[in-house]
Amino acid sequence: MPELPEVETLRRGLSGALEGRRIVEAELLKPKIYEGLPGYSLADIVGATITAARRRAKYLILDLSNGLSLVIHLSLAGQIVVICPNGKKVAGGHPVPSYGSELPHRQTSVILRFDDGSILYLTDIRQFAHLWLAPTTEVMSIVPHERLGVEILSPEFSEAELRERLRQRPKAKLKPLLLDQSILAGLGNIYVDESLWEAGIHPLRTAGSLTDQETRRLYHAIRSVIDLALRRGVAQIVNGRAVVGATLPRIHGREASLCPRCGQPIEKMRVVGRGTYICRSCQKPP
DNA sequence: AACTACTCCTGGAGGC
DNA sequence: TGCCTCCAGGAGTAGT
Repeated sequence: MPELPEVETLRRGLSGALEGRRIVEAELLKPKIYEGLPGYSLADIVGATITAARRRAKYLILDLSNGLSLVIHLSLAGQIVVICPNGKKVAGGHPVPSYGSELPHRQTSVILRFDDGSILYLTDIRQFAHLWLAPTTEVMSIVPHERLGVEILSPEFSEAELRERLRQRPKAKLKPLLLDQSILAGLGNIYVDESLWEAGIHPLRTAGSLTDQETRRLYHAIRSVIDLALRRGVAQIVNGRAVVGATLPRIHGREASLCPRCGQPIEKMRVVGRGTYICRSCQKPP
């Protein structure tokens, strides 16, 4: 499930591989994914050059030289693979190559071809991903900017900021609160579990029940988990299970494994319909 | 405000 | 082997 570190890692890869490249062909194999504004079609991007790869929360934004931007949300299982002419591959989103090595896959939604021979495949086995095309100046109306909370990779995400946001929703349980993109932008199911485990806080605790010290621990846990994901490779989950041997996640998807900190068994529970993994010894219930 | 339920969708796992 | 059911989940919306 692509979360912020996965999207950011992909963005960096696309930035290196595609900036300055001109689109020579755009193929829409699954029209359902496309939600372009009225008056625009994917054909409008042909001939334009990619000038920048940006990101807001889990939205990936490709700016084009003709004043338009492609906005992509990979949702649950979206994957982007770029095959360069020298054989180099830039891939991200849903773990690669879990769709097999054959591209296009039958769930490939979009294929973009570039002037240097590079080919971009956007594939999504769940068909939940979204693609928009809009003038660059209107991108923030597509990305629900006003409804997105603070970027967890930005300087604005401070301990004081987290404390203030928790203070505004004192009765909310931490797991759904941290999943709420209008509070913090970028965390998803995996990294919420990882952060709460790192901080030693149970997902059903309410925001208002945290002590100052726990809030500080949670803040540093979120930062360190995201930093680790960006430095050491993103979390690898396939079909809800942690990939054997992966550095991350350390607790999510590892039911019946042992807590890396205390050695007690990791337990699975359901919180707001989401598979949630905890160590009952490190994360005391409310 | 806070929560639940439902929707979109496909593929993999497990039961028999 | 093969058919069936269940489950995974980001985000939006509707209802309580």
